[in-house]
Amino acid sequence: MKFAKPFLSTFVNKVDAKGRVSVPARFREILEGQGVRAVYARASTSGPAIVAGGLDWMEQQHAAVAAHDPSSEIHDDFAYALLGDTVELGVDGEGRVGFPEDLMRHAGLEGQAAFVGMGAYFEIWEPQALERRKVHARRATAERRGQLRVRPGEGSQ
Amino acid sequence: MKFAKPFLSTFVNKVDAKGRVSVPARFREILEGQGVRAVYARASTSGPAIVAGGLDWMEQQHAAVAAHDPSSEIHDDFAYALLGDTVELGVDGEGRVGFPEDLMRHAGLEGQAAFVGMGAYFEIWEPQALERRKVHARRATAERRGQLRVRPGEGSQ
DNA sequence: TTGACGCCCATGGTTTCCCATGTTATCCCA
DNA sequence: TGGGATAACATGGGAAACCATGGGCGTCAA
Repeated sequence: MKFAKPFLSTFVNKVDAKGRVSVPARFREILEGQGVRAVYARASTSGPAIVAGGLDWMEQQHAAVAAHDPSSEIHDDFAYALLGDTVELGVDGEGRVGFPEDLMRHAGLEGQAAFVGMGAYFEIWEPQALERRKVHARRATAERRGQLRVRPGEGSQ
Repeated sequence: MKFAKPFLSTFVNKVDAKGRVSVPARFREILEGQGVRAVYARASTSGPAIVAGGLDWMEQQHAAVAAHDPSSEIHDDFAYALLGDTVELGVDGEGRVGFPEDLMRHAGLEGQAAFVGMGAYFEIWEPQALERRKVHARRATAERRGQLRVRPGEGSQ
């Protein structure tokens, strides 16, 4: 099976007066490789950010819902949270999308938006909030690296 | 096999003086892709909502009934509940439907109706009741994040 | 008649589409 | 290797299309 190219790096773009933001060209390439000129997005459940991805990601979400018995409560919970809160955003001819007002508010977006690649999907943050989150992440990662070194022979790096 | 485009997002529309509601354009597209300009609807068995879908969903419901021995009680139970209570609603030239009085009452609809996509079908709620249901769903989903992973090793969010 | 329903047109707000501009990165050739 | 030409990309703004909504006018039945 083929590995899809992962979303990488961080790009900071402007939010214009109409609420539009350019999707980084590198991300667009990946999205279009999945067959549609669209971005699927919803609020993150773990922080002030928008979680987004392409068709592949969306189908994973859909599959996670469809994997459960339709009459079970967990099916409905997943459906409301993963499908009911996800929006499909069209990408215009210049590669821009417009996020709904409630998502912008959730992420605290104003003049700028930071796109950060997370592999199979990506997130959109208010740039300073993302930087704070990253500081924490680097520290946590450094600490765990120390723990990994406890077992010699298994390269970590 | 390919995924049919799922019903996604939540749209809140007005119920006008004549009891008409616009079906979200995105939903209409999917419905028309299934060949008919009609919506099939019945009361939800798990909450104050209307469950609705297009031809594909209707055929699934039919199949669920037909899968059982016609002489069995469960067959009749399913038939009464899934087929006998389902109505076919015509969509007018502007994309609106009118729900029967008993369905409106079941869902507590008054001035507004929230359409929430559930993948293969969708539901119609009184907006505030849906929001309450979603709050619960998001919490339950966040707690079970691990189960969202379709393939191990791939981040999910 | 009265009221429910289907069909049609009007309207306003929003979104999408399309073209123009500036800036940066990349390429190519002397 | 310098430096201009070229392409790629982010950004701005106006025009057109879409969509939700409101209302009018017949038709049919109670």
